[in-house]
Amino acid sequence: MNNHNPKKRVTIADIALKANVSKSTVSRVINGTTKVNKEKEDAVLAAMKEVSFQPNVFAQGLASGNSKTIGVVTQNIGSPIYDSISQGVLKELVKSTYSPIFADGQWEPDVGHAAVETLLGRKVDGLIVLGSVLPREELDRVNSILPTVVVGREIDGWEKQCLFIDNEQAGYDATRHLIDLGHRQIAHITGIKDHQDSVRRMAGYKRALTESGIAIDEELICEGQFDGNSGVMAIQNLLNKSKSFSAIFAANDITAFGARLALHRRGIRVPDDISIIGFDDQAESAFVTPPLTTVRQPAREMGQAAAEALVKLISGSEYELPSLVAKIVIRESTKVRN
Amino acid sequence: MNNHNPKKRVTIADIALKANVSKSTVSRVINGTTKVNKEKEDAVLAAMKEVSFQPNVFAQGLASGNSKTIGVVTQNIGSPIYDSISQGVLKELVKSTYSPIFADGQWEPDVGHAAVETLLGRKVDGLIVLGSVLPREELDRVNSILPTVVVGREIDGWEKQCLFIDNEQAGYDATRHLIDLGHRQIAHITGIKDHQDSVRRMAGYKRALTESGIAIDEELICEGQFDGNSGVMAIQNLLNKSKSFSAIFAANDITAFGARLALHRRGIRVPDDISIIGFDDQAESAFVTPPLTTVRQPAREMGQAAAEALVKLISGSEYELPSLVAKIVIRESTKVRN
DNA sequence: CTAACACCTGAAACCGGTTTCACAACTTTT
DNA sequence: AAAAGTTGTGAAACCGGTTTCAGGTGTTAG
Repeated sequence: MNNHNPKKRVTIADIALKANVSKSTVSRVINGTTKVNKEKEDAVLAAMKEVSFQPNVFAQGLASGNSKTIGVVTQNIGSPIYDSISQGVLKELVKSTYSPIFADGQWEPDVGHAAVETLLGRKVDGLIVLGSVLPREELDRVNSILPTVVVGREIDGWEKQCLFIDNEQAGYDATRHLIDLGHRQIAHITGIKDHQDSVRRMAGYKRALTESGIAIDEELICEGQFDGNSGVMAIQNLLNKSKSFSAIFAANDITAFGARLALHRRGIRVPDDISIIGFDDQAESAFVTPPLTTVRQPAREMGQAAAEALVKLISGSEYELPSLVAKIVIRESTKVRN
Repeated sequence: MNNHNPKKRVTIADIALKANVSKSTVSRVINGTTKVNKEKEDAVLAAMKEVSFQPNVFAQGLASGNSKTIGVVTQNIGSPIYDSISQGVLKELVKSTYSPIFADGQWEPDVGHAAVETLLGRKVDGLIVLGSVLPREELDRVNSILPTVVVGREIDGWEKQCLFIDNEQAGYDATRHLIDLGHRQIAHITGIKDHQDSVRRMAGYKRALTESGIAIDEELICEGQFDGNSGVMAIQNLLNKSKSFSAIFAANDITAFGARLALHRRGIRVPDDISIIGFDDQAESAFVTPPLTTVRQPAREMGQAAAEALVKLISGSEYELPSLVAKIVIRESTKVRN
């Protein structure tokens, strides 16, 4: 039953024959590298249409040296923001002649390194690195080999090839929102320790507090893991310390969900007793109870912009990375302190 | 600054020279296609190590006709279950020599067709199709060209190459759970109309009802879209009809979230007044309030199994698709009818 | 009217591997 | 000791495109 016979491909030579021209001319028509007589061009085009010719990518790659593929190094496929970024990349790439090929780095330097190697081995024409914990030197090395764009991570000297939102500012804005609502004792559940995003967001949190003359209380800062469980654990810790607080800034939405759940179990109401703000604005956030106030990262746009920039970078044309900002989406999990 | 110089590759000829053998022999060592004198083999190996030689995939692909890539046709990257399946595929594939390349079908036949064509153009060695609304004939055609495995969709005659859970049974189980809790008036918010999963789940719902001697009330069935909004809309409709019901079976989790939110807005408690069961068990479901009772699809396992099977299918070896079943995860959104 | 030039176009080389084929060097039969 | 069978190996063809290069045509300039 498994009789897979890859029907012998039509080659450029067949087309040439059909159109009464040489292989060279067919190639020229395909790539538009040189002007070709209109009639011949039409003949070639017609011949190609007729048999729905598709050039062999290997032959093309071998001969021309580029693959028309761009590699995407993801981190933990399945995390909401990175998924959205990937979607954006995909969406943009269908407009181009490039196809993406993915490799996951899992937030591990080793795995990430392997992912990059795989991609290099596949001779991608360019690389989009999402997040990643790869050492800077490795990125520099890769970038010296082929065009690279990094999304969601800030690297000195890579200004032209780095796309990220200002996490510090976003953390500031989130905290500020709570302060503006009258909260003074604001807890923070961080993301994964040492993670760039986490430290920036926390820095923003601290700046907002300081700026408003509120002393930073390290006891109100709980380390989380960007997952639901961290949220519930954090609340348990916080509550056990019997520290009082009226608002929480969680480093991402799912952590906020966990926190909200833990509060619920203790009979603490959100937002009446405690306000919560998350980060990411994932799809579910608008539908949980109460709908979560959060900070929206323009993830999809980031993916698109990165892809667009990379394509231009590869072709050598001018491009500009847009500066995207996160903005807070106010829903119902935060309210004026009573 | 963008000085990308793809350092001129070492080729098999260079290795041959270094090792004092012919290209043919080097190739043989690489692929192990023929026995080679131990000494020469070692020499070749040493030479390759020395310059960390990596064969050019294009040349390999062109000459051998296979690409060591497998294509994955996704639907709407970013939907929780399909993401999980993709993760499974990825996880399994890193163990093999194949790399995945993704193309999104967006649940549209046209887009799906284009996705498949792209993949075929890239000469993938095999195809994993997730869900998809591609007509059966197209799948048959593709399968006649190269090894294909379909995940999450049942196709007659494809038993050996189709991996899916029994959605009818799962729908039955979900509904049964509610019935066992004493509920008699059970509403159902469906998934996208005509979608295979949706109709199966609904069929299961109906069977459970019928089997328990409960008349099917079409008014209690609301069409949804597998998204959060459908959940809230459905509840509004249901409530406007002033039909009474004490439980809801939503076709997926995010729809359940929406429904729960809409109920919350009307002051209806979950699960005290109304029980809700979802479908998918996405990561967030355990952390919403109340944690959602749902049906868990072993998505990741499905992805892994599919990838494993495909690799074997490609190599022509024996394989077997495991039969995976969905099972219900009881949390706190359902309780005995009062 | 011829020299100079721009334009197209086909032949052939090339990209870097795999694979067929023939042959040399040993082994094993008879 | 000759015939037959194994093995291991290199030369060369091949995969299907792209690109260089040289030449043929048609134009414009001198």
